[in-house]
Amino acid sequence: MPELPEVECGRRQAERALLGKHIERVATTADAIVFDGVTPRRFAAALRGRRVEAVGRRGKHLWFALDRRPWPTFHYGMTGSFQVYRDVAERPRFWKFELLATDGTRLAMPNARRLGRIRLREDPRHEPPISGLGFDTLDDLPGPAKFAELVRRRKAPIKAVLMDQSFAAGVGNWIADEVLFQAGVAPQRRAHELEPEEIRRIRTRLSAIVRKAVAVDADKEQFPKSWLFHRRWGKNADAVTSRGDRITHVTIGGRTTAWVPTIQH
DNA sequence: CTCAGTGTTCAGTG
DNA sequence: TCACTGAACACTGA
Repeated sequence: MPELPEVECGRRQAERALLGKHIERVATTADAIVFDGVTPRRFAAALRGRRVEAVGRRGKHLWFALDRRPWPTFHYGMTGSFQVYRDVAERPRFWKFELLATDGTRLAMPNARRLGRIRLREDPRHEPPISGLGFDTLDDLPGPAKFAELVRRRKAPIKAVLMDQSFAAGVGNWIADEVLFQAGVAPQRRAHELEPEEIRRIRTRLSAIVRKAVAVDADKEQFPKSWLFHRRWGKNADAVTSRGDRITHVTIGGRTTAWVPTIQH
């Protein structure tokens, strides 16, 4: 379930596991879809023997900064993650690669539904697809004036705009819905028609929700009880918020959208 | 057996 | 050309 908070936690997890260490061995599985533009063999060769100097993230993309280029980049898709362990018996199902660091730490990336991507890039930040992303929602959220200007340039439903990675990198389906719920703005409203005050609320909630989710290590159990998140799943007709308001499901921007008409206008 | 799905891309439309 | 929309992608789990 990777949106920005899960991906940022994956970044921290990878740094904790690998920072300053050398990669001794790389095991891979054959997957010409997830390994995109690179063979598993070339991927392994690029990582073997290298030292991990940092783990970077922008939006939902991750990369390892190594002591030699090219660098690997990772996107989880709908089902990816990093798993860290020491015993090879714990290698996860659907793994695409497994790194063994010199101290015995192992890191694997499983990807059951194969919508994730693994690539090699000389300079990830400045090459597609990462170069085409908008501002990072955690690290580079624009100030209120700039944010409002960016929103007013767009005519699509605000929900679709929030999920557009060339606008706000890292926002996915549930974060977009949560932001609009807490900001009191209906998801189908056109971005360029929003009031300045509504845009200001959207920006504030966007920042707060992403920060909170990262602060609790993307552990859903620890998300505040008042969040729509806990009650949005499954399209049962009698779903209500923690305050008893009816939750409605519609499709916007091609995604299932949960919203509360009595609160969002 | 059917279908939804926390993501991205690309063809088609206006 | 731009902005936007909807289908396709792959495959698990409910």
